[in-house]
Amino acid sequence: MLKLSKLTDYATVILSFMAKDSRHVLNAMEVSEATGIALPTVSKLLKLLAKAGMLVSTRGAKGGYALSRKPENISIASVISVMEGPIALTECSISQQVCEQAAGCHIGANWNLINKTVHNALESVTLADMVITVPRPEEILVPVASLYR
Amino acid sequence: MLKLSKLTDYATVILSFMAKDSRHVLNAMEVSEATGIALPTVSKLLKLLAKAGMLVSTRGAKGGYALSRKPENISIASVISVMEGPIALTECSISQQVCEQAAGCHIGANWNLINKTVHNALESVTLADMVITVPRPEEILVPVASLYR
DNA sequence: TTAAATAGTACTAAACTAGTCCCCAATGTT
DNA sequence: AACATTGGGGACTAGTTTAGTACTATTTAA
Repeated sequence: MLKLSKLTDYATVILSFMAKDSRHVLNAMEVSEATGIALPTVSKLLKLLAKAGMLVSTRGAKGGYALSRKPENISIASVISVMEGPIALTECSISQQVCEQAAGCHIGANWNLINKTVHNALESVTLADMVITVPRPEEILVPVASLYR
Repeated sequence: MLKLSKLTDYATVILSFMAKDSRHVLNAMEVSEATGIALPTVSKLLKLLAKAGMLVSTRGAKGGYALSRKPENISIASVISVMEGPIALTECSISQQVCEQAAGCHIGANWNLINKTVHNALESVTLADMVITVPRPEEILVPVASLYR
């Protein structure tokens, strides 16, 4: 289904939440409670995002995390890259190796074009966009955790 | 890295190869030899693609497989859908459930837009496009199997 | 000094993927 | 009619990846 890992999904949820009040410093506990994602998992993700330079962290009591840039300057593509590595649908799009077969596999370059298109689509959406509320039919309140069985 | 499974990649290689001569009926052995993908795997994929209606099969001696439609009418999106299910980056994009959290997760609709964009990108490329040879820098002959480690 | 936080690392269970194999069904060929 | 060829449908296994948790060290406010 061409899907992102759960952790990447969580990361976007967390970052989108933090983008609502991007100046405020939040600790792992607060983020966990607000998003419904288990604390150890939130903690792990926040560390990871901080290490990647997406968040700035403050250690010690009253510490926490805040976005390192404005929400409109953080693209979904960059979030995905941080979590999953470069956006590339196929192996040969990422490696330096040139993919050729005996029969002549010339599709590599085409894959590159496809990847570029997908990348552009993801690059064009930022956290600021994610914060905007778009109404959906039938708003039923379900904790996010329940989605993951 | 937002990647497709190896089998999906193989499927595009196989279908692209078959698209070069879309009328000709090929058996699993021929496809295996031409693509460098192991026979049991090719066989499994051909069965799967036939079952999905992407290929038409002929049983018995002199049997084999051929594309069920013209290459220009088979999109990469449809190939991915057959192999991996609907193209949806996140869980909430695929389920009927509406994803809402206590703090208000309104990003679902935004994900839907992203998915649609990605889907359009993949829908716009067909097998006919994949057959077109685009030159790449440094053409080195490497069997496709070696790409996977 | 103490409590509150993050930093870093290691570990485990579960799920998924890739690949192979086997036997059955269909259809030409001799 | 017998046989060879080829797809059809499962079942199975090893390996890898993912998700989630736990534990210890480090930093800093009060």
